[in-house]
Amino acid sequence: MGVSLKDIAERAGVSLATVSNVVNGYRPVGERTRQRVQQAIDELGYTPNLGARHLRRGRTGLIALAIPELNNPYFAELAEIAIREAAGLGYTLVMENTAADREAELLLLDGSHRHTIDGLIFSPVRIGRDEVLARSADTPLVLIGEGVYDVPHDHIAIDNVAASHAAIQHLVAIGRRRIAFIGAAPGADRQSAHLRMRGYREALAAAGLPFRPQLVARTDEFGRLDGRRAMRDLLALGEPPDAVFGYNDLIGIGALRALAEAGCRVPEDVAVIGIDDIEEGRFSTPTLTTIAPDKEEIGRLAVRRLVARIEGAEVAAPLTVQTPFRLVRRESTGTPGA
Amino acid sequence: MGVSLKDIAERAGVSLATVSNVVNGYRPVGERTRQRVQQAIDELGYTPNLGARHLRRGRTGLIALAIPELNNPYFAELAEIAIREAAGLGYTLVMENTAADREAELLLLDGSHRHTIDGLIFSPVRIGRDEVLARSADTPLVLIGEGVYDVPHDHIAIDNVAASHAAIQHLVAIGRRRIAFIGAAPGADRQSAHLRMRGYREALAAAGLPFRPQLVARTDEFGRLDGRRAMRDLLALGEPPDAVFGYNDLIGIGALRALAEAGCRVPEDVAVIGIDDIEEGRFSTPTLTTIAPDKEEIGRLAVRRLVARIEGAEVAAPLTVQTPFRLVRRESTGTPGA
DNA sequence: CTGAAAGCGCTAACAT
DNA sequence: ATGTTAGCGCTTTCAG
Repeated sequence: MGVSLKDIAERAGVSLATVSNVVNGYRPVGERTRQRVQQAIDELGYTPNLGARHLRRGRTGLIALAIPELNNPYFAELAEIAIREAAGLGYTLVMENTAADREAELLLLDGSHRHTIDGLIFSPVRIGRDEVLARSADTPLVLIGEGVYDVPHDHIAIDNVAASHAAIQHLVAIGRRRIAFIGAAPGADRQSAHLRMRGYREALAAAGLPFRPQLVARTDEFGRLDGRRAMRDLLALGEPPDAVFGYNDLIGIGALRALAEAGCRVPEDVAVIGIDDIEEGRFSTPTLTTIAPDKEEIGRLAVRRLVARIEGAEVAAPLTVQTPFRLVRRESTGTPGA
Repeated sequence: MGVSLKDIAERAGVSLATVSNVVNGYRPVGERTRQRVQQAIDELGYTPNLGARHLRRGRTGLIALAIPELNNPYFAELAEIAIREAAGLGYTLVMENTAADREAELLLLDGSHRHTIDGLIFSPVRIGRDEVLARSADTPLVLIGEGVYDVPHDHIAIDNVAASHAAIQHLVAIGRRRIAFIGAAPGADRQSAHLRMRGYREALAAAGLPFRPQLVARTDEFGRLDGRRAMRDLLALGEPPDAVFGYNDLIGIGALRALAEAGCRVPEDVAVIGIDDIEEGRFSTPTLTTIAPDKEEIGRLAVRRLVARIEGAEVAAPLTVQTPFRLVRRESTGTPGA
């Protein structure tokens, strides 16, 4: 194995504790001693064995980010931010893909990783409040995204109802009347889909537009493929929609593709809007109007709060933070500018 | 802290070693004893502390996947595969984003993570053969992607020259004569860019077409934005190209966007091809023809070889594996089918 | 300011 | 088939 504290201690003629203190700076060390130790460290090329340190401290230095789809650029972008923030705080972030699988989510929640990770940032989609409350693990948990509220954990998300409300409002503002929603979820699945659905209905009502069940498309997954398939079905309707609100940008992209294949003009025939503001939507043809959550804020805040909990800030009560979002107008709804 | 081996041993009235053997199965354990131990484990809800195990074994159970762009869907897709494979082999995979930064790559190579990870899968873009040879770390290293050859490490990549050759050949086959290349890299950077450039030149020569320097566009990065910018420049040429080969799909997507903005028809005016086969290219308008590497093969093989090294298969000589690729025809070069 | 020693939880000799 | 024990490398009392 590599160079250990002991090697340094021998070389510098001091005790283990002193070397440890030079490395960690917990206690003051005499200047002369420190120099001797530092020299030994440099000469031998010592780096601390984090595993041993963590064993001793009872922590691993690892935090996990559990997301339902690694393939969704939204999460990839979020992960990149979180990894950077974690690294800055001295933690390594590992990604866990739940693949939106209920069993996987339960396993994660119940601390199958008890000794592996110090804390968990979790974007649940298949489990609800009760499961979170019933959780036995005692590692800190920060929830992100949507779907689970009123639990004793920090929670960071946009206001889904308000976000989809804003999306529909925009479609109404540009004169659309038959507005479809792609990405409804069956039963108790995907709370966020229900919330976005609620915003959809509320905004329709607020605009005095009727709610038409045939304009709501369920999907099993939430990718490009699902968006395309659903859009095709909607186009087959006797009276197709004149606008589509996608549960997320990937669904919006899929819808754009179906529209292109069907020879429909966007936004003239059908306007399209999504949520997430993934980079892809800035380069699609047409570019995709979207509701942009503040990913930077979500990713950083989630990591910071988690680390605060891990390091013992038990004092503050769990916080629910609603991060801001904004409408980004692009070609798919007839952008005014570029 | 949680339940430890010792707790189980006491509860079951056996020794530590016996519990360890029940858990790990290294040595046979009597049926009656095993049952008692198992019961204690179940009752107390014991899970092994991996950190301690790894400290003892001198391994951490972590492997790292170091890539230049987490944001590139190609790497996200690759990572998903690698994570799955690693999990199946009992390893946790952590992602390291070098951001194509030379310092970051050198740091990684020299084992700043010595005690943190058991091995490294590395996609270098800014360092070359000499740096790899000079590496002091002794953890196993598997190289993926391109750029560094003839080093004593396992290496998994497609044949870049052949791949870009195939791309150009396709463009020639559909009748293009003024074929541009976007994504050339300056100096010694991005070996893969040089290799793809070589394939480009070779294929031009083989087709009896002249090499025109003005049709080669350098980019600093390799994203959608760079593709768009370069394409704009190419369109401003007196005689613009009738086809474009992008260093990767993201560049291709960016080029598509620039062409759409300029009102050019694809593929009639300009055909476009990329490399990577990211899902995005199956949904863009038009869909993007591409050279598809076998990501599944690359990801799985890289993990398997690395784990084999970690677990002591020092015997076999380092292997360079060239994984297959294939041409996927889509609308951007005038697909025959759908 | 520095040192000695205990022990985090586990595995692997070495015993029996 | 099972038990005993010595550490893996580190941090942290407790003593000087």
